[in-house]
Amino acid sequence: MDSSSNEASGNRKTSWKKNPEAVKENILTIATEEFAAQGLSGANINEIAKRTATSKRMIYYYFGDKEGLYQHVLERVYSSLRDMEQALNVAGLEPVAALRRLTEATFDSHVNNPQFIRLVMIENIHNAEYIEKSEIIPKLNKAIIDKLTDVCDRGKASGVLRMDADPLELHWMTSSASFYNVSNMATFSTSFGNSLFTDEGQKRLRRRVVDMVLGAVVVGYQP
Amino acid sequence: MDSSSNEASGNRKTSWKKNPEAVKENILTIATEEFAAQGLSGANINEIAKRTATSKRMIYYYFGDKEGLYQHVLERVYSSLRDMEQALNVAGLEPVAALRRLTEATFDSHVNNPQFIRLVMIENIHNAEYIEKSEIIPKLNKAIIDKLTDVCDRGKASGVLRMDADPLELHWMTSSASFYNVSNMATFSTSFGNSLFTDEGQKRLRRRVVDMVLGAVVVGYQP
Amino acid sequence: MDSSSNEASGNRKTSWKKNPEAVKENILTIATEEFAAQGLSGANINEIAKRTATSKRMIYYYFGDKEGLYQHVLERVYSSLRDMEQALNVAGLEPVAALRRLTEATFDSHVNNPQFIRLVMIENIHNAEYIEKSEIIPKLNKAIIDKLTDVCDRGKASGVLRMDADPLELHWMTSSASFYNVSNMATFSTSFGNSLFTDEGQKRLRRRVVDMVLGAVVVGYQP
Amino acid sequence: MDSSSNEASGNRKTSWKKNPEAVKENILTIATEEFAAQGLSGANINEIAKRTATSKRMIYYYFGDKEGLYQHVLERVYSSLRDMEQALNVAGLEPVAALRRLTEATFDSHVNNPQFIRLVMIENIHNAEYIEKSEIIPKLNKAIIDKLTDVCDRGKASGVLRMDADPLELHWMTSSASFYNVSNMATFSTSFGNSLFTDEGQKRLRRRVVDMVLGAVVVGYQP
DNA sequence: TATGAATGAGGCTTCATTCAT
DNA sequence: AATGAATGAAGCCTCATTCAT
Repeated sequence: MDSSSNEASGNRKTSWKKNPEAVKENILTIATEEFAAQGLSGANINEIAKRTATSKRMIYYYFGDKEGLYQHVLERVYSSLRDMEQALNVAGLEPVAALRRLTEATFDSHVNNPQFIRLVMIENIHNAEYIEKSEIIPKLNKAIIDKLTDVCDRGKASGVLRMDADPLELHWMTSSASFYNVSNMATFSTSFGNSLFTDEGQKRLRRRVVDMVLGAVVVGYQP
Repeated sequence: MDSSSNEASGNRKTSWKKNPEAVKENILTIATEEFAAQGLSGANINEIAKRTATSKRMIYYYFGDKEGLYQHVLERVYSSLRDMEQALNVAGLEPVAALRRLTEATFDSHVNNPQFIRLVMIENIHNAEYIEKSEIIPKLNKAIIDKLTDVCDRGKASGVLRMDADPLELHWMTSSASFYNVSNMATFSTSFGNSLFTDEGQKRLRRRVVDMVLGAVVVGYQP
Repeated sequence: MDSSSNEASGNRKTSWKKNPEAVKENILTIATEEFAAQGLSGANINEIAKRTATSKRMIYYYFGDKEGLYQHVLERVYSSLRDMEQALNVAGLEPVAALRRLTEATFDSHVNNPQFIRLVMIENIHNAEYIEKSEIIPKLNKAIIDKLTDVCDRGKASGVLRMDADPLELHWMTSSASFYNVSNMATFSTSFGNSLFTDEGQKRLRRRVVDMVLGAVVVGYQP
Repeated sequence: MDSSSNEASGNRKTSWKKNPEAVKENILTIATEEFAAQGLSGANINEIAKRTATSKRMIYYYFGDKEGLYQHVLERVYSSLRDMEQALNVAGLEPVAALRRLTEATFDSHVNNPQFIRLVMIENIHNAEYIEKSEIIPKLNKAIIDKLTDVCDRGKASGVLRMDADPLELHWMTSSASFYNVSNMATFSTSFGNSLFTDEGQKRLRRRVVDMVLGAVVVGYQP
């Protein structure tokens, strides 16, 4: 009718309507992209709606408001990453191998989930206000600590790990390197070149991270 | 930090008129706080202006637009941190002591400059678009690498550092831990408690970071 | 002209809600007046909105921005004038009578559509930038040339028109006089008095224009 | 000092200061370009000042305000065109040759002064408000009418011109074609192609205009 | 005669959200 | 369960103009 106007569009994409879960998923997928790309204030409900297979009204219908949508996005992305961590089976490995495997898996999963990283950065900009409000996110974090506790206990018992090895600190060490690797890639490579972010550079960095972590807790560790 | 005003920065619309440098400094001080707190899209020019000793109009007069102001804020905060790094004198120290000192200084300076951290996070959300545009930021980054190069060269020559020690990787290792410690404090402590962020916890973490970094490059390092 | 409102267009914020076409028409009617009166930069969106039966927000909803609104205004006014031209039936007239009729009709329609004239002037100030962007305006201009081509062909065939009579030049001759008569009335009458713009003066001018045009292409024309 | 800001510039171009007339001329030259290009509301005092060899303050010093500057621009451009007309000497020519010469000269002078044309268009958009205020413009317009009156008188006396030939109408006929040729070139060529505005097309049009004008008043005129 | 700094009003536009159906 | 139309508040920015020196 009036092709040049911006807001008054009209035609919906496909018609897989009448499937609430699919509609919600579709909204969340788009919203995840937009919030990860632009942040909470930077993302635009109109833009999200436009890219969606449904309408703006449905966003409000299902998620209440922009903040509600953001919170759902956050919870969904946290869940899926924690699921991934939970799938990691290290109970059968001896402590040092287990630690190595957990560290490498963390490094890799961060590299493979830049949207998660960006959303966590954004959430930190907001002082974790929204995950504090969440009722499901706190429940997700025990698994990884439990795993590390088991590894530490076994390692200390067998004498391969130093007695001051601490599960939480280990998680922090692993996470800091893995997170920063993705979160600060843009500014780091702008400042210092991208040599650490080539395939080769990333391989070296990954090895370094493992060495750092193991070196910090394994008795007599030699790279 | 707030060196340009001889009175507390809180007093409204008084004194210092007809002093362009002071006006600009005042604007930049407030804008730094707002951008660090709210991000680029989240910050509000009206709010910044209101907290300023001058008017909204002057922000545009001196900085052109919101993005221009943000870029100046970024440049100012990068400069002041790099100045701090440059002031660190480690040329006289033996390599391992020098590395320890650099690592501790980096850890501390990040803890003491949360605004810088937040602005760098925000800049990464924007894919480093604004520091890429900057003409002064790229010039600021050589100093720290030069220092680490000198330390590495001396350490390898004397045999205390491993031959694969690399200045850029060292900077990355130091930065990743120090940055993450501040940038992700909110989400990390929400997820895992704040035990690492008490005074005591920070002391332990600081020691761990030094051990990690030195362990990675010092021959036969024992914590 | 103002066919869409069933009540006088002056009444504020009443009736016709939930009637998009009427809302758009109402906006376009007011906007046409304002742009014709003040030009593109001189017109004021607030002012337009205020005179409208709807709100400023709806202008942006339907037309995107000020330039979008201006372009729609331009297209609407071009369309309505070309419609008028198309309604003129001269196919049955012998060539000289047809030419006379077309010239008189052009002269009259320009006199009766000062808004169109002003908008075309404004568009020329903008170097026709907006009609170049338009997808519908270029399509509107064939009709008048087709008519003149038919008249010329028949006139040359019967020997009443000179062999160098050219449809495009004829259109230009007719238009130049008719357009200038309205477009430059203000400066011309300020400079030389308004004797040509009284009813009597306009009658004389209209006759002169017909004589000029016919004199230029009719063989042995005598006024 | 602060290279990225828009308004806070600083360096003036050349230093031929202390010459009021030159400064005024310089301002008027630039202002003429800007007003002709953008119109009264579209032109920007900041922009004019920036392109000037002097400062914004001087514009206000010499011309009072934006409207004052516009009025001076208008007067200057009218004067210079009327000077040109006055320089045309046709007193010695026989009436038909004189008319031909005046028509051709008008056509040419319009083609060569597009800025004048644009300013007159703009002034008509403003309903000639500013030339009405002017005290010098009305005085400039007698010359051309006087010349045409002389030609008409002589022509009627010798019988070569029709008794209804009228100086004012002749001026109008000449002007309308000459003015429109320049003023509406943009929209006309967008609508109908630029064939009339090539060198060849303009030559044909110029001849046509002469034929139209002479045909309207010369007894038994044959092109 | 000249200038950089300063100003307030108001311009255009966008946003998240709600209404009526 | 779904939609196009509508909204008010507020956002960013620009303008012509004046001040202080």
